[in-house]
Amino acid sequence: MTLEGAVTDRRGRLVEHCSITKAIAVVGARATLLVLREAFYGTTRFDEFVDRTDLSPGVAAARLEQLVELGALAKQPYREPGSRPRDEYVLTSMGRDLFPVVLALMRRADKHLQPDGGPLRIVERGSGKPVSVAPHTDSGEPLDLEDLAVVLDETWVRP
Amino acid sequence: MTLEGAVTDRRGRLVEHCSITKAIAVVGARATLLVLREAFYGTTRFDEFVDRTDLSPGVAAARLEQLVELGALAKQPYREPGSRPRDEYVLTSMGRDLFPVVLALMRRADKHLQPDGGPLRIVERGSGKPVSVAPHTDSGEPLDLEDLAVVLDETWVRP
DNA sequence: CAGCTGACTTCGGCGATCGCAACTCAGGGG
DNA sequence: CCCCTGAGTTGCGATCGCCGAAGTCAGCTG
Repeated sequence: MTLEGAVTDRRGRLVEHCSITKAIAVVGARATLLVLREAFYGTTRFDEFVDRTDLSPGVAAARLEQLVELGALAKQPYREPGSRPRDEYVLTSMGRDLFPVVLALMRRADKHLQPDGGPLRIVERGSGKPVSVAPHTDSGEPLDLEDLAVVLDETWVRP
Repeated sequence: MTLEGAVTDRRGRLVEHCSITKAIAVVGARATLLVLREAFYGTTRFDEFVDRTDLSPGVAAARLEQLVELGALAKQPYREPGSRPRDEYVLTSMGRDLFPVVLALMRRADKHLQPDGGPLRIVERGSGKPVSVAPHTDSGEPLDLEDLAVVLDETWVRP
């Protein structure tokens, strides 16, 4: 990857508005990613989140609420027969957009941190073929790191 | 995404060996992702990392060292004329494998957290076309969340 | 050889996050 | 009517990661 234009001197305003910095505000907490993992696995109810993530109820509640505020999860009322109404937590389309992040982390850990692969694998339904995640153009051609460039958006050159 | 087999009851051993859990040990720290962002942008020297990430020298040193231990960065000695020998930090191939994670975070933040897009954009060199990151099979076909399944690896069914 | 500079390292403190445990609150069962 | 259970909430202490400032140390500069 190469830098183009006057990008190399990028203190101040640029670092404050960096997308990574903002993304970290969301996934910076350990628990957030665990909750998201379970949401993608299909978990929707509070106690299932608690059991399957091994988080304490307090932390789970805080992260679920934060993800609801962010718009990644939505609360939907449901009622089990013989129980009072509760809310379950379902992924929104904005939440589903986080899937590449979670998948990229899993794939990377599978490759370099887990000697024999993890207990769970994500595959193509039906064929069972493994799934990976990689950069590509909007038209679908795969891209290598060497094919990429970082450019400064024109609207940011002048305040 | 759907779950297949006896995956729904996955307390204990399974959560401990989850790839996400291991990945969080790496990128769980805010500073690690900022350092990686700069490494992908081409930064190699200590003070450049400090300036461009706005991290304190102590934190930058700790994260750089951790990434070296993990094998994502490698120290390479260099010597500016009129200075003593120093080390610079360059991405290894294992480190480059983290690029989808960083790119996925940037894309997601660009889409949902930055109203007008961030100051820096990653594009295809030459064409200038935008780059995204999405799941696909090893043979290259793009996949939707609905095309995916989570399966339990056979080697984990019996201890 | 005395001071200066660049490249880190070390130290003290602070705020966020986490785990544990206890508490609440509503509905169902006996 | 009392206890049980499921779904959280609250409080507290411990830990983690971060920041700012000060300290260190090697080589150049005068």
